[in-house]
Amino acid sequence: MSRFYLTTAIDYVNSRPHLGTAYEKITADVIARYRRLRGDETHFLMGNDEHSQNVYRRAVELGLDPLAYCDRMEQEFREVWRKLDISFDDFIRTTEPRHRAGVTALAERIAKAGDLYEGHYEGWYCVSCEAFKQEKDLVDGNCPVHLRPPEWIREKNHFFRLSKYRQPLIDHFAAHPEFLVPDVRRNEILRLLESGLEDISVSRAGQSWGIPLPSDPSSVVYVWFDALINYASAVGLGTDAGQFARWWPADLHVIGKDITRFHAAVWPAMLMSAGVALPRQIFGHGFVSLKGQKMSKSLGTILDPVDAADRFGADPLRLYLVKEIAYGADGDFSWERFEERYNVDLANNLGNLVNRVAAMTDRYRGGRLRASGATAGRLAATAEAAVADYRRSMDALALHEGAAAAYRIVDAANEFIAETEPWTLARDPAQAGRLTQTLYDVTEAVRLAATLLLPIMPSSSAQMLRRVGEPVPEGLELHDAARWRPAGERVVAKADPLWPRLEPKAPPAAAPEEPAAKAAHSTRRAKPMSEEQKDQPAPPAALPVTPTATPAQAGGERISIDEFMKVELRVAKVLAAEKVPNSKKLVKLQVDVGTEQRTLVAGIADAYEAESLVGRTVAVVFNLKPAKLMGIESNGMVLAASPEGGKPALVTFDEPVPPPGSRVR
RNA sequence: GCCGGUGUAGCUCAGUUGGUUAGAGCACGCGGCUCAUAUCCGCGGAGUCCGGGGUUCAAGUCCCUGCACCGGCACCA
Repeated sequence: MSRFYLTTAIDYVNSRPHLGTAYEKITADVIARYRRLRGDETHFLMGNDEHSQNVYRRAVELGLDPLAYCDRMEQEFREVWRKLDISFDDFIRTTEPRHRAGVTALAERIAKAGDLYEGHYEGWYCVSCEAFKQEKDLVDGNCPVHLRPPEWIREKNHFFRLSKYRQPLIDHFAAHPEFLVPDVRRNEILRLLESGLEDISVSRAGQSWGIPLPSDPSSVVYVWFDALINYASAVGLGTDAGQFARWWPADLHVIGKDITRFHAAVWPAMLMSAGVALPRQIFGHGFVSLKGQKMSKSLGTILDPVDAADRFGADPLRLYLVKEIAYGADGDFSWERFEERYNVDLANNLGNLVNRVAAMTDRYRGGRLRASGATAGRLAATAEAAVADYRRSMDALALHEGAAAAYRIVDAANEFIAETEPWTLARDPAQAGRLTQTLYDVTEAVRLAATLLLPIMPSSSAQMLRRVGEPVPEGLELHDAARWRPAGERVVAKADPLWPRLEPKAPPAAAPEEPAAKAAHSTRRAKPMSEEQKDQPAPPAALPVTPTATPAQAGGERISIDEFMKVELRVAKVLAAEKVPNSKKLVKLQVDVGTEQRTLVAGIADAYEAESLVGRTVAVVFNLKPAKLMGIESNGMVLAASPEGGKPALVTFDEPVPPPGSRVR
């Protein structure tokens, strides 16, 4: 059995994890779960990076012992990871003894190789930045970033001979093209290597918060040098040779693109110096922005992933992040887009598929299927091809393509239902066998799709599998599970929709501050009332995008009277009406709304003859954005009741009929 | 200033090692179905792949160049 050891970057504990941090963990978790599904013995490491001066200062500010502060943050982080269903096998903190032992061991080896030397550094040092500043960078003698005076520091420093490893690194990159992916990152580092490497300082003098440098306990190991070593110390470097031999080298470091040079240049050089094997691969993922804006604490453009998980469950968020963002590239999150994908991918396609096959199986076969394996038509072939694509993509870390491959099965199953028309088969007793097989084939497609989606949506995929009567067995393995099974017996469970459609809650209230620049997207449905609508008029700096105020729960949320009053309903008199040519149910109306005449288009032709409408008094939405229907611009909307499956019925008024222009409310 | 990114359908984006009529989802229009969460299926319209050079039998894809937009040089994924 092959082993797979993967890690994510360890996180600073200055603040709670946000969507960007969660993105990294979620995608790494998908990889980890995929490897387990493949049958690899997998070790997935995460952790917290605690030896930072910022952490120390933050703790002091709060009047806490730094370690106590870190303890508290650890609980917060773990809670977030739990909610997001992150299945790490180990969680390391850099304040743990095992890490200290690892750092000590590695530093000693590097020192022994002659790659640590003592030097001095002096200059302006900004404590907040934890970095030295050039004289020219100062503004009025202050740190340009923190607007506070830096300190002049002359300190003894220990340097690592990074420059010595320039050529070995170049050679390594040449010999192992897969060492750093995607290619953009690799090219970046190659350019860096070509331009030369300078030795780097690896210690800080006069600080207590950190791990003492073995050769000079008056200094502590610089936080970056310290942090990188977690990957090795977590699996026993310096504490457990057996375990270390078992897991090292790591197969994959998943990191953010901003820290590639530390991982792809500094870290391998450190390992080379110490004579330790290099990790096999480093993946530098992109960043997730929020509505096109970089997430920033100071701008308040932070999205709390727990929020999204609390509202819809972790799985929809996971699917969105994995499927909608090309892994390696930057991506964007917005609530509109999230809700769109939720409705399309989950409610309409996958969820509805599970639901319809369950309903049909229940109705036609009492929930039981016994299939002999006669046919599956193209469905089986499509599914198996998708499985192959999925594996190829997932192996190559193209997670978004893996998700897309799984969805090809979902699409094929919906098409298959349309082609085979089980409801037609059900009317002909001679087709009984075919019907059973057809339904079975669909459940089989669901089983395969859900199996492939297990790494991405662990809990809902397991639920889908239960519904099609194939609960996840212990130690499920892909090579066996992802094979099409032409025959079998299963009990299918009818149940509530897994993902109820998110219906809009507010009317499309003609947001007047929107200069209609976004084109005439007139949807029949109203847009959900989401955060950014509330945001828009406010000054950009002060608005937390974190949607805490009005959680958009699925279901009937009530609106305020103010919200309702945004909709201007008016009495209108129909002056002229004609059926729109080539349309089935559209009528073009000329109406008097009191202040003016309007042209609007209504979908009521199957209930009303155009001529019969002339002279009638109707209710219209006056302040609706214009929309084009069949080439005609409609400036408003006629109110009508739309009974289930029936024809629309116009809203009418009691006598005496009010004059056009009267407000309705 | 330094570094980097992006520019492909109305919108959001895919486009593997350059290789047939450039794709998806959403939106829009038309049609079909009724098992299903008003869901699903089919068809359709619409792109100077930012501009200009170049390499090549062949370029959205490689090279040069111009333009536009954006980001980082705080913390951070």
